[in-house]
Amino acid sequence: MESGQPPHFLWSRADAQGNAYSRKIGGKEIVVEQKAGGLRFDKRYASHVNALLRAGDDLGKIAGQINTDAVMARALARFAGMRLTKNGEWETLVSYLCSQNSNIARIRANVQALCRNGSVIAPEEMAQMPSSELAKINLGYREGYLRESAKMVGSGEFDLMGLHKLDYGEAADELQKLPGVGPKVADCVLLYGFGKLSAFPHDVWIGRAMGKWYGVRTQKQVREFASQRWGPLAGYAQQYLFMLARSELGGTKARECPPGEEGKEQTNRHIRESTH
DNA sequence: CCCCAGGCACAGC
DNA sequence: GCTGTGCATGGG
Repeated sequence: MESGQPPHFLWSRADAQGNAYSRKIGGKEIVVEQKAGGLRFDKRYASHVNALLRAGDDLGKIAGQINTDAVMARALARFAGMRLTKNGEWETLVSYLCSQNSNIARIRANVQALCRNGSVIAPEEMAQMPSSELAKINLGYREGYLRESAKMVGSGEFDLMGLHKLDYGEAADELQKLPGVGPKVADCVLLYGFGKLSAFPHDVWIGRAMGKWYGVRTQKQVREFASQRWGPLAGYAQQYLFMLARSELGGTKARECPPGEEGKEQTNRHIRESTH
């Protein structure tokens, strides 16, 4: 929930420890709480929560498949249990249009300001927002990207949902036709909004991590390396590396696996036995 | 006051 | 195709 994925921008802490998070969905507040035996949340939202947390992913199996070296082993142990999330296509696009050359705290503030009643403003409406209203959000030069992209998506000129039927490479090329969308934003949108797990978003932290730990520098080298090493699960590898890099290579504190649970077998138990 | 941030568009090679 | 630079603004 605080790993730089869309929930980091769209959900809020509902307790002091960070064991519970909330968001309004369809006008109603939903709270998801991590308890000793699993997650607790209103059963009526089971399908929503299961989709968000990709409950169908076998985390133990995935961890085994991407555990190719000592660095990944360390990341997998330290952030044991961290899942990729599946978010709305439009809200994910908006989130990462806001993200370029920014920081997580500010991205969150921007995205929250683009929400009404817990949901990101629809593209048709965002396209028509008076510039005076949009300007209040202080998006900087990203404001134009957002408005123009909203126009293209809202009018149907750009078929956002149609990207689902393209493979990763085709979808990435297509997404980059939107203003403000380059390789990195496209990868984030495809990974977190479309569930295309072969995407490997390359930001400054991943750049540092890949250079220091794997000796690969250029974006092209990084893409090839990631694709070759982690293939269809590159997105999972990237998420763990991103957290490890922020934890070990920078000042930002990343939330880790609770003490005593490092290296514990990763399972889906916490999600499967969760609803009440 | 400084440097940096989940990059991109564009100009110039 | 590759490389350098400006960008609006706030976080730390």
